[in-house]
Amino acid sequence: MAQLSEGFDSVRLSAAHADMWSEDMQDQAEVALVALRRVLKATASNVKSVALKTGLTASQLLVLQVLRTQGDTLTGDLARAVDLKQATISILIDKLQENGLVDRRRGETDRRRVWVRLTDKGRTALDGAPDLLQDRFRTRFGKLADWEQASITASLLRVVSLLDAEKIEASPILDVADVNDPPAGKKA
Amino acid sequence: MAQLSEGFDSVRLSAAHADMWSEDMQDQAEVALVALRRVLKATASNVKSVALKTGLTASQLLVLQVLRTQGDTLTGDLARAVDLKQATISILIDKLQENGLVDRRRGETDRRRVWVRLTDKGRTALDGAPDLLQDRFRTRFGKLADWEQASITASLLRVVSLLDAEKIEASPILDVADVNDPPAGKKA
DNA sequence: CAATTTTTGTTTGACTATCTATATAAGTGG
DNA sequence: CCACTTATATAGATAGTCAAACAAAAATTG
Repeated sequence: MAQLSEGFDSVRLSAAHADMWSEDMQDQAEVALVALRRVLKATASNVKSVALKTGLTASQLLVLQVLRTQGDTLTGDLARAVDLKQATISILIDKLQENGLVDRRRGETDRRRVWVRLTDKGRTALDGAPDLLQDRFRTRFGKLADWEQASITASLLRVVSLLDAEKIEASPILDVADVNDPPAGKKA
Repeated sequence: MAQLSEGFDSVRLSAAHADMWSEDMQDQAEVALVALRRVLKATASNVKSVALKTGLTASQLLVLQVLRTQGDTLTGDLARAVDLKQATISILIDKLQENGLVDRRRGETDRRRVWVRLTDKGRTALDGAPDLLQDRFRTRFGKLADWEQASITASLLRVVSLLDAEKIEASPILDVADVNDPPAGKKA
């Protein structure tokens, strides 16, 4: 997975004819794009390094992170969350299961379903490779003045809306599976 | 290529005890991170779709974009630019060359060097697959009020500085050895 | 109820990307 | 010349990804 993932082309830099424009009109967007590119690059290489530390691949790491965040998850939802096909997820889970980082459980009411669960070993593996970039962001962000935190957050949300085509399927966080089949043996 | 590139773990959501904190203190960072994740996801899927349109892979596309931006480039510099190994770039360039999108030129003074050049066909291929996401960003961004453009740009630059690892703490915690047995026999 | 369709997940086979390690070749300094 | 470094290429291995075919359980329909 390397993913590799710049996502934005570099700026066509043409420092020369800046004076031809009413400056800041065109350039502001490019500055913003450059900043975005740097963010993307930083996070991409962060994924690689975290993955490297665990001996996992980027996809595997991502799946584990989703599991840690959401708890037990259906394979199909996992596929959607990390944007891979079910077939791919199935193999990926095989690998993770071989290594004892996750396990599978059939749904009780609906036996087509397969819940994937993070094992203790999987949790430990994740803890062993902290996401430094993310932690750093939290730490530093937390030290900013309130008004600046608010400003950054607002801007990021704005950027999301600028990029938003129809609706970005907002990732694993919100669209959790319906709770028909209570994961992990708790029930009424 | 997994590329896959979420980059940030999902939020550990704990909606319940928001009242225990002076709210917005902790949550702001998480909101910002969620926004970042959505940006990353949007751009990642954008890469995929643009690559699909051209019949290129994400990496190939990226290389072409670098070439368009920077002009002729050494293979080694390309590797660095897109964060791949030289061996990988070499093969990648082979493919692009087969398809006539780039060509190689030996350096004249130093004949070990190989310059990679974007051909007309390569340029056309790039033009044939406009980056909609980026264009949309430019368009919408341009319509914002000046103050808002400035605010967003400033925030993005701030985020860059919050994330930017290299300069600040080089590598205090790099020695987090892999906890689990590396999947499918790979070495430390 | 039986027959059909839909949903959910796995398996298989092909393709590709990427990496490490090694090789080739050209510069550089003793 | 001889070692050493730099720049790129090649080979072999690992693995990730997908489409298509398959299987099983549920939902639907008549």
